[in-house]
Amino acid sequence: MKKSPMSTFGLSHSRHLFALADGNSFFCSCEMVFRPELIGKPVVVLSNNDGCIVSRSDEAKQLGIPMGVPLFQIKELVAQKKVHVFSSNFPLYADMSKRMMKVLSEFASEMEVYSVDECFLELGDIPIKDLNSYLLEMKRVVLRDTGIPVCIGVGPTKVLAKAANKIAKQSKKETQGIYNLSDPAIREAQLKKFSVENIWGIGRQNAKKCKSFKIETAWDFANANIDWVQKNFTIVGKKIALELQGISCSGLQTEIQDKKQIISSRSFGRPVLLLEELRESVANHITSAAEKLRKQKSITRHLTVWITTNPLSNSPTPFYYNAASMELPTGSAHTPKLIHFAFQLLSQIYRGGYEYKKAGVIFNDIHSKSQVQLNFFSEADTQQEDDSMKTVDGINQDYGKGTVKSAACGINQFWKMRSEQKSPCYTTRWSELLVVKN
DNA sequence: TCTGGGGTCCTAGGACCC
DNA sequence: TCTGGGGTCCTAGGACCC
Repeated sequence: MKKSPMSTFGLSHSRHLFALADGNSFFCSCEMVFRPELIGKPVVVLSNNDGCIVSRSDEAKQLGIPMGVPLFQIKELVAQKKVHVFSSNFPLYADMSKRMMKVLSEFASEMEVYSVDECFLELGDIPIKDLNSYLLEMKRVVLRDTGIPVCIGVGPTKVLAKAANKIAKQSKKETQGIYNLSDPAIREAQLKKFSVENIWGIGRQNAKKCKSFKIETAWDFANANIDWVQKNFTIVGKKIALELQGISCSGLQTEIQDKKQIISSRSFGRPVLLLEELRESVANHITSAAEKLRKQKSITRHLTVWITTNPLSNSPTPFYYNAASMELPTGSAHTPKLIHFAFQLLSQIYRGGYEYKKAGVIFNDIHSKSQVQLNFFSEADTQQEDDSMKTVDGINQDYGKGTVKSAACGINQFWKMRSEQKSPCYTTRWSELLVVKN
């Protein structure tokens, strides 16, 4: 049997110690695993529709490319500095994420997958004297087994582990990509240098508010009067302040929670004017949202459809946004039924003569199917709907997404988003596997 | 020409009930 | 008819996260 990393280092008594591990420039790193010649070069990954920069390699950061900037604004820099640009390839990133999480999970008794590129780990059972070498070993094995470089921050609370991770990442050379804020003296020194806007959970608005009260650093925030903090920053702010003091207010969430809301929306690759095209797009959004709904064995009782033209103020066309919602007569996860209602909502808000930029659907009031009281008369129908959806989901799983779908989804999909520099799905499509040449 | 998409949690305020 | 307080539930909006 394979010896797990945990048994190598042995187990000890229980105390809480959180680690936050995350992939460096995750999307870029995923691309570079399959294009190793790009390591050390400026690389960026774009958002859907090739709009904004959503991931940057260190070299791209050093060129001063900010996070979230629209590509067209830095086109010259990209050309001049030979920045390598990728469209986003989410199937690839999701698969690489799964691999990274699998490796990391073997280093901890418990894990919370927090986002596609980061997870919290419980390291309370690792002997303190071994911790540093343990973390370095984690990094080494993740890199060896997945090709993804990670940084790891450690602390007695999740907020401190997050902060430690940030410190590790900001000075990878000095820290070797790992940092520990468990020691109170080190913590005080670091938090006094840690700007309040970098605290996990303090966003732009609250950072501004802090500064208006002369709270500049994480240390200031941690030591402000706790009742005053609650009054001004709600219970959320109070928990953050306590966690900065080393008092843990939230543990690991190890179970994957069912979604309470499911959204599907996307910008169009070109302006869309016709109701027909909006209907196609809405049908596609319903299809993918309903797939997610069925995957967690839930139904929705509340449906929203919205459409918008370009909201940016420099857009040459007039602005129009509208949304319509309805409570469904019975909870449902049946794609054709949901499409039917979505079309009703869409016709309520559609106005001709606008250049639409984006459409989306939202499911709210989501419940587990097993909890739902079936309407006595519709029980037979519901069973039939269930069966037909099961067949569709099964085929799409075996033969690829979109093999079977409603005719309302359209064939041509001219409105589809741009994705001009997409890398192949190296790990999730047989046809796009890398071929090794001898 | 060109500016992402998908979530969570908290609070305030209104409606309604006793 | 008017007065009062308190509780719950729902929704919209804001703030945050990645």
